[in-house]
Amino acid sequence: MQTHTVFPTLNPAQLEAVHHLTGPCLVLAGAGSGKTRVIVHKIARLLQAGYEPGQIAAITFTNKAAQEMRERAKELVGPKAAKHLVISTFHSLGVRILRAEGAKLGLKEKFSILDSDDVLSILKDAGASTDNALARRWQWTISAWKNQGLNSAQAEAAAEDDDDRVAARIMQRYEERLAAYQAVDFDDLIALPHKLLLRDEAVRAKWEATLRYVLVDEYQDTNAIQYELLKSIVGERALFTAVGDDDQSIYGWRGATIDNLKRLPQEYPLLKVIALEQNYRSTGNILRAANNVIGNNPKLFEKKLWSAFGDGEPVRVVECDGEEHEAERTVARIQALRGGAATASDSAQVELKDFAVLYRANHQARVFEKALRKANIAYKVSGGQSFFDRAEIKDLCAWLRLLVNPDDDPAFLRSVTTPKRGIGTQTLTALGEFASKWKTSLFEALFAQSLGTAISARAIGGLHEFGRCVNDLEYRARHTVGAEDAKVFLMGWLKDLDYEKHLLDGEDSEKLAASRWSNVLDFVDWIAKRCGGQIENDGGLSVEVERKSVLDVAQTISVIISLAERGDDQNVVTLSTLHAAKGLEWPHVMLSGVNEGLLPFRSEDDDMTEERLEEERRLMYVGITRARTTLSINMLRRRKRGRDTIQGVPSRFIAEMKLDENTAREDPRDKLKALRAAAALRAEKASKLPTD
DNA sequence: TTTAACAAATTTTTT
DNA sequence: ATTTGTTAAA
Repeated sequence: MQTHTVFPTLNPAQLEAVHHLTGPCLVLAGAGSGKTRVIVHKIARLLQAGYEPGQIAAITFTNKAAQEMRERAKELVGPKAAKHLVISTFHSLGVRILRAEGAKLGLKEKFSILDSDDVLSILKDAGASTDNALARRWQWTISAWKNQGLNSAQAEAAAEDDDDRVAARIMQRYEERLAAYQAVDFDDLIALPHKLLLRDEAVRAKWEATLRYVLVDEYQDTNAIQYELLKSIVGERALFTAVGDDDQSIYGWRGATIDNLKRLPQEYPLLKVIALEQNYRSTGNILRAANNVIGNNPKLFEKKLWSAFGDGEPVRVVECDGEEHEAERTVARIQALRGGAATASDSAQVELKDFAVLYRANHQARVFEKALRKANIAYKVSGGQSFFDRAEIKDLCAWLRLLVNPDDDPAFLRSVTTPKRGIGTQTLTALGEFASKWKTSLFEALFAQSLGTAISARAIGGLHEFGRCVNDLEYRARHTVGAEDAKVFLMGWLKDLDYEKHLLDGEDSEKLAASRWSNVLDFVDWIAKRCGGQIENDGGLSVEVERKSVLDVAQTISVIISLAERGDDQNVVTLSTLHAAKGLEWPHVMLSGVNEGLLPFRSEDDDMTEERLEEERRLMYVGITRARTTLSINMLRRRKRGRDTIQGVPSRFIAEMKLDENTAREDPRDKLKALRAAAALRAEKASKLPTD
């Protein structure tokens, strides 16, 4: 086979992973080893081998990951094939199976899917409790059981204490209600298809034939029931590729189990195990620290990252006197690195988006936010689900932006089509051409005399009506002042738009539409609140604020949005939890609060099990391997706990990095590999490097 | 007993 | 920021 000429930019291990099509395959993809690249190339290889796009399934954990993978696939295999690939999350695959086969489980065709809030209120009802915290604990417990494949009877039998027994009884009532409502929860989306495939061999065989080849991303994050589902789908032929990294398994608390990795070689003796050990991301010093830390965990599979890049700068340990001091030093470091590169003409400019501050728990972000604001450095807090990212909020923001600035063409395009008002692509394309010919904005072009030459009279009517509507809204927004009036105005506007109906039309689930509508109402309140009356300032003081018009508020919102909309080119410092940072990378990474108690995390009355510690260690490993060129480890000599300050103890992970040992300790074979690869790298002049 | 005011604490997150 | 727990006053 001429295979090695087909994808010449892959390294040998990657090639092996891509070309092994005949049986089960496990790819141990170390951090930064080009994991997604392998998956996407393997998809291309499968197509080349005669698979239809619809027969190849790539399973991810998040919709975002699925979307990104489809994008990457599009680049390689073209939009036509990429469109038909089954790239979906475990849960959407579950929905797909249930929609097709649900009748066999007694589900009607249009069963509803309960979100976490729905489940919570059902549980409160079933348990005759109004206590949110308690209900959430039940929810948590029940979800954990379901993810282990237990039903209420089995859970009751396995219950260890009274809390468990109570939860099991509530679970039973919960199950009855779900059946009565014809509803399923998120856990059922995996559990029910699994149950069905197990029970009905004909159905199972059908899905095995439909999804002939299955690729699973982030395999280390699968839970017990997901593993079973996967096993059912692939059947005896076992044509699948699991891609994962046992060292990056950080979701044990959510039910993920690396037993799934252990079981794979046992249950599939033909399993081909391929380790991707070449890292295309970090310097030698960073990788050595990472390897040293993770070396303290027991190994499932032998795997050691190496890099063709040089040693780079040493990893720094920064000792701080407290949280504020840490934030200050972090800001200082950002400014120093940026300043330094700006004067060196030949080195690339260091940008804000090159920095990330990573921490264990969300609340740690606060101090950094404050310090960055003070220093006038733009930042974003990732992980926190942005309210403004929601489609319905973006819709409304587009309108507001248009009111503030009619020449905002993207806002124009979104508004004019939301809700649908009989102005389609044809009209808009013509309008766009007209506008660019005369170098005006779309909105301005609306009223041009000569527009009639480009667009039919009927379409112009619709456009003019839209334009009048915008002008009218702008006038009223300018003259509506104060919270109460603002709310009336906004609600009237939504009614004119018939936006609620638009949501109902656009969503096949009524529930989802309702939740979107409730977001919209929140948004209205949020805006109205800003139009006058009392608001809280930075110090937590309540002050009477100048009454502002809706347009003024819209103005400040559009500033926020235009910042947020820049999306990927958004040039800001990232603040993120370690969990949310997985899969991402930055040139300069700072790990915050690397102290005993915080990382590894340990709460007051909790004796840490070895397993827990190992997961914390993997978290540290994930943090270290996010860094490309520099890594700072921040340690607090003193830290706050409640009102008093306690002494900060350096995390054991700092010692485990063995930063004081110099490069002489390095395995000479690694050195050789690195040299060879470095030479190859230069020869190839590879400009685009794969990342995971 | 109920309410208001204040203090303290807070892991990690997706579907 | 949010939310839970505590304490004091009505």
